[in-house]
Amino acid sequence: MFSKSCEYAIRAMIYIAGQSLKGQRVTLTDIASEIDSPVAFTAKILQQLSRNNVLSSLKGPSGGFYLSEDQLNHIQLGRVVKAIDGDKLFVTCGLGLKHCSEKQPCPVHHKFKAIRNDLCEMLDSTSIQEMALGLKPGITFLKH
Amino acid sequence: MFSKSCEYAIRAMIYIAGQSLKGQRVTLTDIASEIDSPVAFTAKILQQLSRNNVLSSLKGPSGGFYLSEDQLNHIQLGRVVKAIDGDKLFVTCGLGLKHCSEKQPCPVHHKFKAIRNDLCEMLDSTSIQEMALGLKPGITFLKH
DNA sequence: ATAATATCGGATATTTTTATCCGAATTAAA
DNA sequence: TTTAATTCGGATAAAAATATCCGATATTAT
Repeated sequence: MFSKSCEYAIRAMIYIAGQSLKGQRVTLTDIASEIDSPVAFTAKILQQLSRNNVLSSLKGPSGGFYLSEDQLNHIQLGRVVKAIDGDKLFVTCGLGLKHCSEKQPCPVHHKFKAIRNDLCEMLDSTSIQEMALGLKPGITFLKH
Repeated sequence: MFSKSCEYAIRAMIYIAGQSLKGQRVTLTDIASEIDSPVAFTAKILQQLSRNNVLSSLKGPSGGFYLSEDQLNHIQLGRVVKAIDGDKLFVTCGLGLKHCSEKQPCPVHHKFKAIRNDLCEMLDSTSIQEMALGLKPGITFLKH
């Protein structure tokens, strides 16, 4: 469904959001350890999220990654997915056909549309904050 | 959503089914040309489908690929997807977590489950034959 | 100011996916 | 029985995704 990069991205965002809710910034090594991901690769992903304004960062001692008030309130899963995987999951044909459309549909077009609409709606209506708040110890988790 | 291999597989299966309905076998080059895919790579995919009994083949002159009566009547999209991409789309955690389950759910588990169930149901209830029958000229198509 | 702590960014390596090539095996037709 | 047409299977190549390394840059604390 999502690329591995995107899975790391979502897990990282949820962890960062949780810490941001407590007013704490987190470092790269913190994040990688908490979501069990390769450190250097995770750095690339966080940079990409940062460039897409989905995430904030601060260099130097006591720096790290965090979500601004605004990001915490307005970033949904869909934004994160788009920042990393682009919008192919949202818009491209299920069979990989360039010219598939409502007027010239591929054989699975209509059946796919329904499910993709549900998926998009879910991703766009689910906030990272909401996921982070569900992260109460023992209820949900982010590694392994 | 699906790998490129899987997209080729589905397109190939739909084309082959259409020809099988007319009692005709089709050759590898036919198929590749009809679905606009790389010939040699398509051969590998067809072999894989064949080994998984999702597709039949016959060597030699006037040979080629086809669906048996039984395959035509009983193969659904889901079988094709599983033969090529395995069942990761159907069973693995949306965030790539090994130990995600109903009892120990990841933060997105429940939201994903609903959509994945719809997707699985759609794939398992949509037959290749049905797709092939919808392939009337001008209505649906398989290339570009 | 200086030193320590972070992210940033470019180069590179590894693994997986996608793609090609070619000879072997099988089958049907001539 | 020979020949031609086809799939099969192994080896290899190219491209993309995943992952690592290290020096540059920015920022805070001392």
